[in-house]
Parts: sequence; C-alpha cells; structure tokens
Amino acid sequence: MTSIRDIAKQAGASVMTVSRVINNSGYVSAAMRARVKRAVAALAFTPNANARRMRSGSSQMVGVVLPALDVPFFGILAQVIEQELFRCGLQALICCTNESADQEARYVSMLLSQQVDGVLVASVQEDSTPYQRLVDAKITIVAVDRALPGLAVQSVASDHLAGGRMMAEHLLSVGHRHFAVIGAPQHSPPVQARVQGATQRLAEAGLTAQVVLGPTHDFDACRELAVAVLRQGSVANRPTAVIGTTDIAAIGAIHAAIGLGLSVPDDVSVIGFDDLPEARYVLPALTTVAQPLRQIGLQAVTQLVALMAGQVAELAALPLKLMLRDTTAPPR
Amino acid sequence: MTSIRDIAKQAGASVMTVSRVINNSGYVSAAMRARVKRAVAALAFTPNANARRMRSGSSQMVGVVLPALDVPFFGILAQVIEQELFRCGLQALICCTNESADQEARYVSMLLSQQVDGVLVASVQEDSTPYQRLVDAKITIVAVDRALPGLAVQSVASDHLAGGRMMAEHLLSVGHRHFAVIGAPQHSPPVQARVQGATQRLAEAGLTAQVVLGPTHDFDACRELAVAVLRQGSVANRPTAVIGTTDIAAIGAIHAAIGLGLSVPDDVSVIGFDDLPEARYVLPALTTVAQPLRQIGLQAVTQLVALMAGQVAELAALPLKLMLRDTTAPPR
DNA sequence: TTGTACGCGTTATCAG
DNA sequence: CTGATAACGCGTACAA
Repeated sequence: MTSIRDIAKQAGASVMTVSRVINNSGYVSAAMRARVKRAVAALAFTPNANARRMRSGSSQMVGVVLPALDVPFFGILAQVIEQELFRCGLQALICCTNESADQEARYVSMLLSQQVDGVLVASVQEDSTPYQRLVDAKITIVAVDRALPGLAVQSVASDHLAGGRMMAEHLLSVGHRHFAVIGAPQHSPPVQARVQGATQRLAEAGLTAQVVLGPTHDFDACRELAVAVLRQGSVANRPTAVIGTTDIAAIGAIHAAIGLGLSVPDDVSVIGFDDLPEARYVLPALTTVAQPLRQIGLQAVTQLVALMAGQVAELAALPLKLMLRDTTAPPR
Repeated sequence: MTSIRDIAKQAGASVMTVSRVINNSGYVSAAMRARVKRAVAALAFTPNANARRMRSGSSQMVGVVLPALDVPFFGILAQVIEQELFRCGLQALICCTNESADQEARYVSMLLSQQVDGVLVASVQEDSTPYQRLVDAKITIVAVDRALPGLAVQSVASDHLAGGRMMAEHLLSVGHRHFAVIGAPQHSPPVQARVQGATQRLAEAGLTAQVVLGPTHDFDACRELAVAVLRQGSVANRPTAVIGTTDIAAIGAIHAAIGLGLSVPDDVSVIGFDDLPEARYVLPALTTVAQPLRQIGLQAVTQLVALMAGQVAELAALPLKLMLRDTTAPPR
C-alpha cells in the first residue's frame, strides 16, 4: 500500500504538507501543491479510510439493518437509503437479519465493532433489546417503516393504522359486507397495525372480519391462507372482499380466488397495501394503498444525518394514497 | 470508547493478556481468562475493527458492486451474497451504481479507500476500465452474472447464450414460426447474449426474428416495446411468439398482448428468462428459463474467498431449466 | 505464563 | 507557508 509518506518522499515534502493538500486544509504554496498532486497521481495514492477513522474517531459509516433484500419492499428501501447515504458521503453497511433474532444480535455487535456513526433499522422483531446496546454506545438510531418498541428513538414510517382503515373504507364504500383479512408475517408490527386499522373501521360499520395471518410472507404461503378462507363454507358466508396486509398477500389472494374458479373482482374483491411494482404485474391489476416508500427512505436518511449533527429535521407528512385498479368492484 | 487498555486495568492484567483472551491465541491461565471475560462483559467492550485492520493489513471487507437493489434480480443476488459473506466473517460493502459509469468510478475509489480485501462485481457497463484500478491494487475480483470484458478476472455466471437458445428451442418445438425478441436494457451483455442465442437458434431453423431492445428495463418500457411490435401490420405477419430477454420484459409483453385484446397463449405465446418470483404473479403464469440465481451468488462468494486465500475453487456447473407454465402453446 | 514497546496511516497542534 | 511530534486502539516481537 502506498501511503502518505511515500507521497511525501516522492514530492520532497513532509507528510503534513501532503495531508494538507489532500484535505484542502491550511496553507500550501501553489508550487508545492502541484508537486504533491503530481506525486499522488503518479503513485495512484488513495487515502486509507481506516487510518483516517482511527485518527478522527468518526467512521462515516452507517449501519442499515433490514430483514431482507430479496423481497421487493426492502430492496427498494435499501436502494434509496444506500444512494442517499452515499450522496451524503456516508458508507452504508447493509445487514440482512433474515428475521432471525440471533443474526440481529450478531449484526449489532458487528456494527459496534465497526464504530458506525449511525444506524437505520427496519426490524420485524417484537423485541428491540439488541438495539439497546447501540443506544448505550451513544450511536444515533433512526427506525424506518416501524418504531423500535421500548426504545426512545426517532422513527420514520407510514401510518399503518390509517392504511388499514383506508383499505376497509374503500371496500365498504363499494358495498361489501363480508370481509377477510389475509396476510403475513403475523409478528410484524406494521402488518398488525394495518389489521387493527381495518378491523377497527369495520367495527365502526358494525362488521367483523375473519383475520388469518401466517408466519411467512411469501406468495405461496399467502395463497394457501387465502385458499383456506375462500374454499370454506357456503357461498353465503364466503367473504366477498379480501384485505391483503401487503401487495404480495393480496396477489396470493387473487391467485387463490381464480384457482378456485372465482372471478376477481366479480366474485371476490381484493385490495393490497404498499403499491409495489408487482401490484401491476397481476391481471387483473391490483387495487392497493400506496405508501411513499422512496420518500420514507429519504426522510430516514435526512433525519439520521440531522441527528448525527445534533439537530432534528422537520419532515413532511407521508401521505397514503388509494391506487384504484381492477380488483375491487361491488359485490354481486 | 472503552478500549483494550480499560479492560486490562479493570481485570488487573496486561493488554497483551486481554488480546490473547479475545483472540483465543496463546496461553492464558483459566483464572485470568475468566477475570478478563468478566471485565469485557462488565464494560461492554467491543474490539475496534478499525484498529484491528490497521494492524493486520486485512480489512475483512468485500465490495459488492451491483447496478441496483430495487429490481428483484439484483435484490436476490445481493441478499444471497451478503448472507454468505457474513457467514464467512466478511463484511459486505454494497454499492448501487444505478448503471452510471460516474458512480461506478466513485465507488471504486471508495472501495480502494476502504482497503477492501476483495470485490464482487455485476456491472452492466460496456466499459470495465474503472475496475482496472482494483486489479492494479492487487485486489481480488470475481465477476458475477457476467464477465468484465477486457479484464482477466474469474467470473461466475449462467450461460446466457445457451439460455437464449433454450427459449427459442422451446417455442420452436411448440410449432412457432413467427418470432419477436423484446427486452432491455440493450447495453447489458447478458441480455445481448440471450438475444444472440435466440437468433442463432432461430437461424438454424431458417427463421429470423424481429428484435426490439430498449434502454430501460422496467415494466412500462418493456410493455410499450411489445405493444409497438404486436400492434403493427397484418395478422399474418404479427409474431405468434415473443421471447422476453428477462421475466420483466416478458411480463410486459403479456400485458401488451392482453391490452391489445389478444389472448395469451392462444394468439401469442410468451417466454421469459430468470424465473423470478414475479413470473408466477402474472396470470397466466409465465413460462420461463430459470437460472440458479442463489447458487450463482453462493459460488461467487466461494470463489472469491478461495482466491483471497490463494486458491481456486472448483465450481459445479450452473444448470438452466425450462419452467413450463401457462404462456406458451402452439400457434393457432 | 505475563508484560513492554513499537508501529500501522492519518491528522491536530504547535513550533519554526 | 512548512515540518516535527504525538495520538487514535490494537497486535506482535521480544524481554522477563
């Protein structure tokens, strides 16, 4: 590795002068500056970030803890966050917990080792005690997509409860009276909040819904859940409207209905939540409640950066929006 | 920050002893070991990774350069790679280039600064000169999903040419004679290879295809491309089979056909490539050629780790597989 | 088995 | 304007 000392030797200057040139700090004569720059180019010198961190105490690194990258929702979030951090000169350390508490704890240790300056967390765990360690180490934390229960930490997230209400509201306004709520993962607080919002709104209309939540959030699992719900009983008590807790769950429900020979939306209406690109891949295209995912990522970074600078950012509201497409219609 | 010296003081030992306990190296009496461990726990000590790197020269960090995380293909790849690296005790630095040559160059500089021990690259650029700098710095590189043209670097990727041939082969075997190839992004070498494979196979059957590639790889753009192709001319010269260069392109083609009042697969057969989860979201479900994406990620890490240890891994072949679903049928 | 001293690459401070 | 020196936290020769 070519170091700042090699440059100093090559340019006939002291290491301090070289450092000044590299960091554009202090006074250096034009001639000297040019000589140093030439040496830097000649030896293809790149400053050693480790040594810098060692000296400065600040790592310019931010941990980004997510349940996964292979599901579209978190992939999009990760992309936005990574890009925005990089734009701010910060290095993202992306960590996929796989929804395992064990991995989550190991990642926290790793982030501590790495001396990260801040952490962005979208955890799906009930238990946020692992993150207490970060708080103890005085590391700035911002929660994304959901709060960290029990920790006094800023969070940037949609109003999932309101989202649940919106889903119910729309189906109610179309005329439905028989509901099922289907989704996963059942331990996810945002999912729970949406379920609560939906059932709350239905209760206000004097109605109840059959709620079926599964442990794993993938297409097949959600489809199975929906099949079980739609196949049961007589036509009279079969739900005419299915509220998916996410778009993937809703897409599973559409497949379940069509697989059972039912028509969507004529026999069964379906609504989702998120408005991922996937919502438009299904046919009929999924009616869903959109949350501003990219804006959430951006705001989370903005807030984190502000907090790291000892300030607090004022953030705009995060609006939800009904995306009317082809899977909801009045019941027959 | 609590350092190794604080532990030494607390435990009444020397820093050396503490270091030995932490790294399980050398001889330490059981009693002393216990005392040190207690101190480590009491002070919530975490070794400083920066200082470690500084001493050892090895950073245990690996750069992972991808075009994006918000498209399912790369999200899955990133997830697998990150998990496997973490399992190997390596820290992934995930970099999204957004397909911008400029960002790619900046990321390379950053990786050099960070003193990464290795780099995994899935670039969509034609030009791999930025990576020359990594080679010059003797950093181990493994290319994923496609080779880095002009650089003598190991690569782990499917045989995209063979994949293109498989797509054509299947449609040919079903009886089609009028083909279109639709997809994006046109500058992507894997996409180009699939197109070449498909046209090659068709040429062997004495046929040609209309090839339409666009610059941006998203659902809407691909759908537009397909609409243009399917709407044109008379029924007689409208293609009866569409080869999508990716699943997303194929899904766009399905929507285009149905939007034009055509039936899939009766009027138009469609085949894709990748076998992403999304292939099953469309209705009818997409027939596609699956590539073993997770295995590719695993092998790439395996090869990188081997290379970093001065060895070369023998890797299993990466089989492609036709996933017969509901979008291909004989022409009317 | 345990302790001391040095160096890794940078940069802040202070002296020249 | 430029240079010498110390310090960041850890690992490792070497000494005890």
